[in-house]
Amino acid sequence: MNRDIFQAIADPTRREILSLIASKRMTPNSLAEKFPSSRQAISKHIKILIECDLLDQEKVGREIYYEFNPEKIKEVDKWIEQFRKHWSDKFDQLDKVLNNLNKNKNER
Amino acid sequence: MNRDIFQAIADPTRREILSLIASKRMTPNSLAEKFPSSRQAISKHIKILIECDLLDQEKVGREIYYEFNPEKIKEVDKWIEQFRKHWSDKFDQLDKVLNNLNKNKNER
DNA sequence: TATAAACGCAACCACTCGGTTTCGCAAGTA
DNA sequence: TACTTGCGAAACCGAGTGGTTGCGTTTATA
Repeated sequence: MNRDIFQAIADPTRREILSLIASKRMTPNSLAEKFPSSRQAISKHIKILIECDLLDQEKVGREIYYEFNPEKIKEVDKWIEQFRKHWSDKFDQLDKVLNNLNKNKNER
Repeated sequence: MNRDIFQAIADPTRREILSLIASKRMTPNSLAEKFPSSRQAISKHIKILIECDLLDQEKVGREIYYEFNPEKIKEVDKWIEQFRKHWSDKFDQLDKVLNNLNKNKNER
């Protein structure tokens, strides 16, 4: 299934799972220990993250290690890009205000 | 209500609304014209965006202009920050590979 | 070989979500 | 004043979400 990555990171549990796995690859059981809900519930979250390529998996014996795939999360960063302009705009405005303040100070 | 900003941008219509308003402040009616759904549906989306401070409103007569608030979207950028490390890691690895390729070429 | 562990999958359920229709209210306008 | 316009709020509805329990399969272990 082709999932929406924004919908995938909408859930706070899934965001935490991503953070945990990004710092160190983990199995579903070791992940589930960190959360109040059941292993199956965590597995469902993992499945969603897999479905939009935010995670890769590697089977080792009867365990499955999930690891973070940094490529896909870039899409979010890319979307944010269009708004960065507004941040710098605000900075520019602040710059002007500060410059004027200094100007006035010097003129006084 | 204190909404989750990630849940707010999970919906593709809301993301489009944000993009539109970021480029130019708009009224609910002018926004709704851009979408297949009704004005009330759009108003619901706007309400959610307002509830997590992604939009500000200004009433002018009987019209309400919504405008983009750049501050709040930074929270998403902040969350992404923890993963940027992985992108540069990948670049470092690529660098090593390329360096080795060049080394081998030179030694040949 | 019998048992335990690690896991995915399916069925079920209460709740949320995104949409519509209907309504009421305030602000312009004839 | 009567009518239209722009809007939010409420009620309702089908679809989706996040959780649980139960089950089957594969792999390790006694």
